[in-house]
Amino acid sequence: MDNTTTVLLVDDEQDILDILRFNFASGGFGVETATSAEQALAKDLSGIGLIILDVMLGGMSGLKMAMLLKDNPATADIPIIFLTAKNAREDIIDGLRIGVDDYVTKPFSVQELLLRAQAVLRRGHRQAERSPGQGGLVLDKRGKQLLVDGKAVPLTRTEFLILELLMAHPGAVYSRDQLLDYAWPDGVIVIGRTVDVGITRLRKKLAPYAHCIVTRPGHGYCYEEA
Amino acid sequence: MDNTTTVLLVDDEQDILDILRFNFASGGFGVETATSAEQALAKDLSGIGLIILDVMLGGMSGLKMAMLLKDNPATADIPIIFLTAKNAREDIIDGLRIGVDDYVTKPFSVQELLLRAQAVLRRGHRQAERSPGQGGLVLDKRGKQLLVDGKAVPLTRTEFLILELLMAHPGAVYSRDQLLDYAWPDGVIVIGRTVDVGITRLRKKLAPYAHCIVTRPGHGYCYEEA
DNA sequence: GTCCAATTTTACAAGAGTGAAACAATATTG
DNA sequence: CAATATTGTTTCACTCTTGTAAAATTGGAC
Repeated sequence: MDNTTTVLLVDDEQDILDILRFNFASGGFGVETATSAEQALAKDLSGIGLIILDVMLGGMSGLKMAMLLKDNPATADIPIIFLTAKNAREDIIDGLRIGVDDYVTKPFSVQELLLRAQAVLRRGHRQAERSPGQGGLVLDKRGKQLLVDGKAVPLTRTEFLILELLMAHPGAVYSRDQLLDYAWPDGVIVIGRTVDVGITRLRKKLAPYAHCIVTRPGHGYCYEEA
Repeated sequence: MDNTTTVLLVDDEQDILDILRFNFASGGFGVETATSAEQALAKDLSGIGLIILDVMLGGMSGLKMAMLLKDNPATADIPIIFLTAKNAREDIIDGLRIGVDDYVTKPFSVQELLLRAQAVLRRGHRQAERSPGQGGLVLDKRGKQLLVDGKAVPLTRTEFLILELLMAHPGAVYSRDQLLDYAWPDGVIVIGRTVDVGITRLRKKLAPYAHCIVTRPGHGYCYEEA
């Protein structure tokens, strides 16, 4: 991808670590590994460009580790991809909430993981380039409202949840199913088109920034900063 | 923010103190630190514009320290932000009760803490600016009453607690559950609609400022300054 | 250009959420 | 103990939100 990004692989299963090491190395990445969160945190992370992190670890959980990294300004910008069990929706949601960049469910295809990794890195570069531009959209989580160029626009519960997820990861595409999982209460069954309507209603409230919610036909929606 | 507000950081973990010192200094604050409540209280606090205070301290607790400060007229006006454990609801409630200005739960993002700090200071300035006008709504915590355009209106216990929480953070939305937690004794089980009635009764007493308690359908209630 | 699939928009009805009033139950006061 | 104040529940009218369906639009393939 670019001049040897170094990826840190954290998983407590040595087998998986070996497979990943081989594939990422073949993919042109520099590779470091750790078998626990503690071991990973003890490393010098300054040269790390991406972390692949198993959520289920002995000792400190991957979630906890991610939280620590995202709270520390020195490491907050290192993208993280979660490896989670297929049905661990809780972990995924918590992860996205604290700022994890993407996730892949086990069992996963290594090829898919590599693609995700490259996508996350591309995304990071785009963001870094336009970091100075302090955009006009701010989600006020405490007030459950949106600040559009400083003007407060109240959001309904559903609208707030959709936008919270989308804005948490600019550039990441979320499928309708993912949005349903996140923004709709458990057990509620609605048809997929319902999400579309929610998006439409949101766009109206985004006023001049409606285009920031981008439709990706066949995939879902994503938020792009102004 | 403005001509070097000095912030006093109180935490018994040197690591956290270092991180905070660095970030607040970068943010343009003057910084002083203390590793215990006793050490903090021994300082000359006259130049301090804001205190960031860990609740869990060896020796005197942060809660106790805050109580002392708020009881002393010389220091009662210094805003305080609590650092509490994620699930320490008790501490948060007690803190708000004695007049703490805001709180952030650990583990916290430093960025969020800085934003909260700036918000608290802004709030203080706004209040200071319009103090001569003596306008509108003032909650008299000592007298457990409300001053509506200077006229005293007695509040019942429940009414006082609801309003105290809402007014502590203008613009923040509190769910019915949060209000129940704060304003109703532990163990008491009441239905959610009870809160609504409490709000209705409060609005009546707010007289011409009823609209300051804003309903956010699906979320809860929040206080907006006049 | 036409066709097709996907998406957007609009309108409407059902349902959930809310405000006010009245009443019952409980606590407080004299 | 009686009188009063406070608080919790219920009810009804009303508003806001939300899911669905149908029509309009878009974008791309051929």
